[in-house]
Amino acid sequence: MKRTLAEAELEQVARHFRLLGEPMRLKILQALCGKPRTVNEIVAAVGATQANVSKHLALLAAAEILTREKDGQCVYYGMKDPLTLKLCELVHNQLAE
Amino acid sequence: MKRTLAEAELEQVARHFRLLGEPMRLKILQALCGKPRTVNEIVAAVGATQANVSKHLALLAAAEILTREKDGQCVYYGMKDPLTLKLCELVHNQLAE
DNA sequence: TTGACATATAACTGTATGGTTATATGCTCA
DNA sequence: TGAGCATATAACCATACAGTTATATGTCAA
Repeated sequence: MKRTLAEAELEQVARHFRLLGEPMRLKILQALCGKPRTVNEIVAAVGATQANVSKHLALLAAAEILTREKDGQCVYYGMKDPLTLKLCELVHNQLAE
Repeated sequence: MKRTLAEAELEQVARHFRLLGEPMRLKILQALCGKPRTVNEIVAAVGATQANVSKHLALLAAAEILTREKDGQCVYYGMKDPLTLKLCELVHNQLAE
């Protein structure tokens, strides 16, 4: 880090990391690696409750980690930023050592 | 991510992120950017309880994010891996956009 | 030894949040 | 308009854990 971050910035960075600190959310992100998917598709992919997935998606979208696009009665969620995936890769590679 | 991670791997990655998802721990990491420091120095730097800091340090060291080296009655903690700082920078830069 | 200091740990509390079930909202089509 | 599907939300419970206070452990110096 180039300079010392203020409390508010630390809080923000921490919140971002905390969002990535949940296996189910990582699973959801994994499911969205390739292309955007509907909630139902994601539910099927990760094997969790619809309500549970929906809550996680809302959090991830609110943090702008995911995009949210409505199409008819379906809602498509997709990766907003490749950085997130990069972060996961980095951590995983390090842990693999 | 190149391939789908197994449950256990997701759990591991998530645990790592979760450790970074706490402002106080980020503050501690910041204090250790430059060089290793003793617990007391860190306590002074972050302005928290000694007991609290000690607990966080133990967690970070157990996860091999920090090194721990005893010298007399002092214990020096230091950044083990530059990757962690890189992660924080990346997230912070993205949020700054 | 004893006293002073540095660090760790135990026990406890409060709070945040992940997961669940049930229900609400909203769209599409017959 | 009403049935059926997709998604979101509310209410609740249980657990994890950050922070606190108090105490234990361990090391040095006189």
